[in-house]
Amino acid sequence: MIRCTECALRRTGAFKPLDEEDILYIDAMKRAHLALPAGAEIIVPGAENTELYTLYSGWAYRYKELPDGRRQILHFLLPGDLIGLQAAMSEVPLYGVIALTPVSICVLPRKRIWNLFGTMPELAFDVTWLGAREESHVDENLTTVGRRAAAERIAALLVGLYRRLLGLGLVSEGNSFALPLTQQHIADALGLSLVHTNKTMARLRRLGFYSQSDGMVTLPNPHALESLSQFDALDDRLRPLI
Amino acid sequence: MIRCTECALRRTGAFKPLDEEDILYIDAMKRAHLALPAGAEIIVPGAENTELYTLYSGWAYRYKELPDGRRQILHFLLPGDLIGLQAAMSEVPLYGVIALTPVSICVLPRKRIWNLFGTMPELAFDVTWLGAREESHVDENLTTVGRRAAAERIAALLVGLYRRLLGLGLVSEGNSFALPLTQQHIADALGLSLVHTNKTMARLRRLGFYSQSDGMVTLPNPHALESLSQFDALDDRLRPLI
DNA sequence: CGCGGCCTTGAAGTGATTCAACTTGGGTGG
DNA sequence: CCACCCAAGTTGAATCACTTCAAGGCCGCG
Repeated sequence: MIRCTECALRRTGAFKPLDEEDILYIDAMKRAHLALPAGAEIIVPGAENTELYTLYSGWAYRYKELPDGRRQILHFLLPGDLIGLQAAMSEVPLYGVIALTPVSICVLPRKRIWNLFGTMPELAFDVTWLGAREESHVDENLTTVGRRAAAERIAALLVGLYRRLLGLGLVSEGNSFALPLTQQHIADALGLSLVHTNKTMARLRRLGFYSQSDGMVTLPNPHALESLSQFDALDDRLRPLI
Repeated sequence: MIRCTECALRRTGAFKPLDEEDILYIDAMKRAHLALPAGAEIIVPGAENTELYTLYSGWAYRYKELPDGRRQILHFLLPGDLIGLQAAMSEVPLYGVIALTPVSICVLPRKRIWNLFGTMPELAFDVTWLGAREESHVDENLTTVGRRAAAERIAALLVGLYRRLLGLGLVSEGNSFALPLTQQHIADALGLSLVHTNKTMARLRRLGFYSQSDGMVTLPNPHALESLSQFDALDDRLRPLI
């Protein structure tokens, strides 16, 4: 099990530095470090006693499903994101979380979250902060789905992921990054049909907005995508990591 | 100014009972009690130093706007809801909040929120809980906009509001309640055009799913609307009130 | 009386969905 | 080792839900 004192994520510089004391507290709170394969269900809708997790590496997504099977992806999760805060607060999660790639996650038993509030107010504040930030992401996604046209939606998705990955050091030379999403995932996140997603993406590629090969996406001109999508970026100041 | 010890909202029975001590703490934290007219901007996008509020009476909505003017309503706010938690956590709000009716709100200076975390862990937990609950509402709205057809969206909106108002004691005999929304608000919340919203609502009325007169909406059969919309209700256990 | 906000309705246009078929590539089992 | 299979991507065609444009009605208010 990886100790929080040796957390590779912290060393990316994307996160707010913490006192040694705080890190040790988080380390004590951490119960396990799990590795799960792609497709694993990290949070199951309706399941009781869900734990809180921090995504350490890999991608995941949070989704809701209607009784008749229609699915909406609410949010993509990247390293450093909390998983299951809502579920840990209320009794039962109304959503699910599934790993998109092989992931590794830190397990923070929900009961200890309560202790955190009692003894480490600054860390408790950070948890709330992360929850608020996640809500901002959902806000932006709702705006995308509600008010942007198909091409703008895809542009907004690509730019949003690009910016988040940039902060994590996961974008390489020439603005390219690994994108482990199928077109079905993209369609489900953007409220589009699979076919229309495919055709719209093909058009954006033809127009040179992005290119794709071998699971990697390249954005030759992120600014062009950004203005196409009218994307509203979150401030990228340092954020806490629990 | 209304003292928290005499809070009429608490007496509705919709909220988690608190110790006298906690109520006095909140009362001390409260800086003012404002009355604002319909249309007032409670949170202005991009404004610095926004405070945290609790909506005491009336309706409001939270929204985002694209640079070109398209608007998405993210969430409707009803009495007891926190206003501006996200804004209070990060520096600058990425969204706005506007009063739909005349409202009265309790002002909780953001600096004192930090004290709350230091001295009143249980209340701090409640704040986080309320933030998580709000995110659940946005999740549901995203699912509505992304994956439901127009008639389903309207049904989901009506049922969602109905259930929330029911808990607050704001639904009267025969399942009717005041709905201070124009069709433009509904269109902006559901990601539809005004014209299509109008036609779809007319159809639902013709089919007897709801009726409207004098600013009041009546749901003769909430269950029918609920199954039309496949609405995913939040648990309606007691929630905290700060 | 006239104006503006809100609701309503018809008609035309289009962006997105649905249906259907075919390609490609990696993985598996005979 | 090849045949087959299945998941994922692609493409064309028909249809439909929703948007846009346009016009008119109702009502409260200055």
